[in-house]
Amino acid sequence: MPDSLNRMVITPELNYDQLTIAEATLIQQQLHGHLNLEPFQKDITTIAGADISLALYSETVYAGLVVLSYPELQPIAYSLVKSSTIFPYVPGYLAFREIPAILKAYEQLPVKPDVIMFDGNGILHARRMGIASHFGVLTGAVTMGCAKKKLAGKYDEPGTFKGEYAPVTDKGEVIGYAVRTKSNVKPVFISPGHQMSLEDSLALALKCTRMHRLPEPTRYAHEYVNRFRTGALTEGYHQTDRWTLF
DNA sequence: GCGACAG
DNA sequence: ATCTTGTCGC
Repeated sequence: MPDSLNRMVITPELNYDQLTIAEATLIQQQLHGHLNLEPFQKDITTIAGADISLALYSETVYAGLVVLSYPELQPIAYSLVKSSTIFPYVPGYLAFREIPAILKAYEQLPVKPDVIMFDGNGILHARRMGIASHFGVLTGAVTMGCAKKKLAGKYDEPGTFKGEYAPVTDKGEVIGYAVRTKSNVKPVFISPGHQMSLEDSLALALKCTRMHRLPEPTRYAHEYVNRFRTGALTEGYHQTDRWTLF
């Protein structure tokens, strides 16, 4: 691998815009060598949701993380950053389009969350390096993915009741789960990103699910970045009225 | 060659 | 992802 690309693997390089898909693939393969899917053992006090929002046909991206108390799942703080990207959306390479902006929002957090849930996949990916895994290896954070649609693998439809799930397999290995987070509603796809096991991601996703299809972390993240884009929220780091109680 | 294809 | 109104079902 060229030295320039190797630097990009180990350094939070904020500009993936000039990469070719072939180079991006090399970076994913390199990052994969640093993946850790060992069980997560420490206690969880906070969990954040990460997401971005964009206007159609615009290179401007509104990224953000919303930190929730755990297990209460109440928003206690959030970080919003306006950035830009020209890297196109290519299935399998979402990380290169969204991570630079999310990384800025993450660095803006004075206290990092125990876990980060992404709107996208962890190892439920052709090269086991979805956006959650990519961000995890890059920063060392504990991450997991929650996607609304299947990206890779095969699975049998899980039961129709909330809490039921089915493994998603690819090339003989389980890479995630199709989870029914709400009865009679399409399942979401859960997978570990980094520093946690498949079982950890499944258990956490269910513990973060209330009455909606999307687990609270990603649901709030999606809502906040959207309100940011439409002007209802401002850029920067903020704490909610529940911060002190927490 | 054909089908699949996170956001 | 985003653009959009009504409408069907639990």
